[in-house]
Amino acid sequence: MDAQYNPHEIERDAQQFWVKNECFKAVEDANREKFYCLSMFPYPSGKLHMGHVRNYTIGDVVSRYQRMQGKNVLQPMGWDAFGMPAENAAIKNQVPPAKWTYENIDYMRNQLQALGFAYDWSREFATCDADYYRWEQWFFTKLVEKGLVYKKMSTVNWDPVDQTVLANEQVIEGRGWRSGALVERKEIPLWFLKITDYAEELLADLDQVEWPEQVKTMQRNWIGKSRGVELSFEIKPAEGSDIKAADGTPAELLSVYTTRPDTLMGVTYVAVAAAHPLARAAAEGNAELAAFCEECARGGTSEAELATKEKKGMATGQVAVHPLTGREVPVYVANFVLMEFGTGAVMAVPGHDQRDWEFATKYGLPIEAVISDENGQAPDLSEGAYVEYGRLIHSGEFDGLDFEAAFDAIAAKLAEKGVGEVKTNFRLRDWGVARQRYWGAPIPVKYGPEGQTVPLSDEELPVALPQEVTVDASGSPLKKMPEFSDLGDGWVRETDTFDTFMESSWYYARFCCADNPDAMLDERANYWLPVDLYIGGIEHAILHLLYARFFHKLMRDFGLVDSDEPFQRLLTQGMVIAETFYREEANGAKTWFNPADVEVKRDDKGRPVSAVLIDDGQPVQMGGIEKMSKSKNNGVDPQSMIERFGADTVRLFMMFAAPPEQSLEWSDSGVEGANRFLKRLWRLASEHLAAGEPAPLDTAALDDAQRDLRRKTHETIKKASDDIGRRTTFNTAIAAVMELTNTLGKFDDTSPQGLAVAREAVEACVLLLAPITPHIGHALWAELGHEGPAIDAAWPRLDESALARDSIELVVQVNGKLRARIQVAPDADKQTVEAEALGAENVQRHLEGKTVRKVIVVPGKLVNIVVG
RNA sequence: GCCGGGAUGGUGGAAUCGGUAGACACAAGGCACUUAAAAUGCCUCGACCCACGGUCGUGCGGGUUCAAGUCCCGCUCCCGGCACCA
Repeated sequence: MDAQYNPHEIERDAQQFWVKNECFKAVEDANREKFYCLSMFPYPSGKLHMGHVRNYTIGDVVSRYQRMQGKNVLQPMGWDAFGMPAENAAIKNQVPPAKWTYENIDYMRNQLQALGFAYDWSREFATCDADYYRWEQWFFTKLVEKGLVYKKMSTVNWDPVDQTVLANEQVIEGRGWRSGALVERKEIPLWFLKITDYAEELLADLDQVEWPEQVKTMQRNWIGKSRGVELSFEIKPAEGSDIKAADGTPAELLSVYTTRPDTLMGVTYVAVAAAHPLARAAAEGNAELAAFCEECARGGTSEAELATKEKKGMATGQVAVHPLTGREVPVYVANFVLMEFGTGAVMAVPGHDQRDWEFATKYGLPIEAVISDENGQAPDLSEGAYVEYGRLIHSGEFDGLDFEAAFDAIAAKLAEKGVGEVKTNFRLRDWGVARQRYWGAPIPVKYGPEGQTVPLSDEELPVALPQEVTVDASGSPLKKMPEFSDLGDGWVRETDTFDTFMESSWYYARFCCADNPDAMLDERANYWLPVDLYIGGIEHAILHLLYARFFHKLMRDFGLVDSDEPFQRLLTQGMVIAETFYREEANGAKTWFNPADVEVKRDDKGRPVSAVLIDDGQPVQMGGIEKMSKSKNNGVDPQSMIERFGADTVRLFMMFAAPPEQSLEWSDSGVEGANRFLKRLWRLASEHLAAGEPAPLDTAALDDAQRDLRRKTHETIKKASDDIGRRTTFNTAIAAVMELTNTLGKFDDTSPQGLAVAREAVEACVLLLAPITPHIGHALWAELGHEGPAIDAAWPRLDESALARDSIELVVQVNGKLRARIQVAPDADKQTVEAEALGAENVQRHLEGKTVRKVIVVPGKLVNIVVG
């Protein structure tokens, strides 16, 4: 064999072999156990980045491992191809989004193939293919028929200069990213899917999936089921005010929801959204209030922006009548109350809610204690609200009740008076799926001359997106294309497109039967689904995964799939992060520079202190370590690494540098170390083969050194199997194999039995690494004289008898501090171990003049002698 | 702001169920080989001290335990998500 490790030749040959023999074509076979391994498909942004390489290497390692376990493995790949970057590229480069997208796909497909991933490419599709999204359009029309879709007014970010709707990402500090204009909130009618109809099931079924607990917790909190009371306050205009309710006499009812009805007697004001009918009515005769309401409508719509901005309010002049006490409290408009959430109004208890406390302090409103502290006293409210549960005080007939009792008593009282009821609420809101953008799947609806809204019939589908368009900053070209939207006779087509989360909510199912031109899904979906292991970034923990779960349940209820959940196991990989660099322009905009174009200066401890742009030698700012992203331009292109070291080195480094769930900071060093290891493995195999032909292994004839190597081999098989198969900690599996190669490197016994145990060790190294570095595995397996390819080899079998030892080492502690190590027989009893431990030389020294109080023996591990 | 995570040598990380802190690598330093360099191999590598031994040490402050990186309480800083980025 070649003495040199030549990755490019090896990788080309292995890949050609796999393609020629269609090794990764997945065929349904009811007699074999299936394994569907799926990595989140990429957005075709241009080039692969390291996050992709990490994601897809993990998926490939698991797929190849499961195949070696004898499973029928499906690992598909496709493209999440709709989205804003294609439109942005179109504006910048005058290229139609379709052309840009398909060219990116071609480039990135080549990169994936160069990495040797075991995909069944026959199932590939892009979500911008009409053959794909036509079924999404068809399904949407079915949902309309079933009443799971509706249209309602909703708030969007409006750029008043570009006259277009902005995504949250395009709102930078309250301004449009292109125009710099102050963004306004605008109400427009949009399509929604009733995900809230499934809230209860989406919550409950989290119990049946094997997902990381943190992801389930995030989803539970996002769904946000709560038990509370919805109650109403009667609203009266203030003394002397002109404002009257519609019928002239008292007032309207203001509905609020609270999870803390026990604090009801502490209400000192109520607050409504600026868009609330009450606020609008009050603003009519009040210019100052009208101006304030207008101010509230400025800025972006994102929750983070709303929650962090300064809390402001203004009295409306109206008063609300407390439903139990009849007390009159002022009605405020507040900028942190939104019409979208709940009833658009809140009751405020500044004594027991921190946000209410801050607002009350700012506007001089009363703060009253109605819950006692742990000592049964009125809590001190001078520094902040008391938010714990406790017994009620200053609450009349409810005094002394605890939370549970007070909840029930107050809810009952409100119900009796007909002004409130117990209600279960969800934080989850319905899914707005309409986007005022071009590069997405057209929403299959038409509008009639009399204002009819009609989903398209099966014959009218699909609605293909026109591909030859000119895109500019003023919004979707579809809205200016009568040939698309005008259907004649006064009928027009919807020009909004779907949220791209729609496409990514069911692609995993379409991979099962991507070639079916007659149906969305067929029976093959039930063979492969659910996905056995789904792998992707932790940043998708809520939205994508929740929408996909919802979509799966919708498809189930239409009889398209028979499972309840799409993804049985989930592995959330950490992000690949890298340093960011930027320069601030005169207008405040930031230009981001790629790490490859920047030279970092470090102090003598190796910590970065400053950076300059290589092109002009001038300094750039360091923006901190962040997720690799296009917007921060800190992605590292894996291509140069593949060209320099080969795919196996890149794959090995990615899996070795950190466990998959942790974030991984990219650094060029370390890749060389991975390459060095593969060269060493190659040399080890080559030297072993040159040393001669081994005898058949005779385990009864081995000497101590041979038995030691054989034990190490099987310890490694045990650890690597557990690490890859159960724990998915590929880094520790690799470390274990490195230990074995280190041991093997020191073993130079060329006797027939020596070569036999060495052969077993070399083959274990090759096969244990084969899922991670499949190309070198393919080459070495053939060199080792095997007829069949490595891809069809079975995973190494553990021989438990090889693990046996004559003696084991125990640690001896005195008062918890390590003082000695002793060798004992593996089956030594407690008395023998204790005696041995107490007799150890260094232990004796630490026992002098002390009394032994207790001896703790942890079998197989340690002895702790407690003295005093 | 709210929800979820994280922090261990110069660096990435290991320690899986409360039981030996620092596996395996990277970087650095030293040595061998070489005319030389690269490559390769070998050695050292948490800090400190009275160094075949000992003290301290897993972001900070407390606690539980024979025993805490690991469990509990309170903080700090960093990262992800927050519904139109994907």
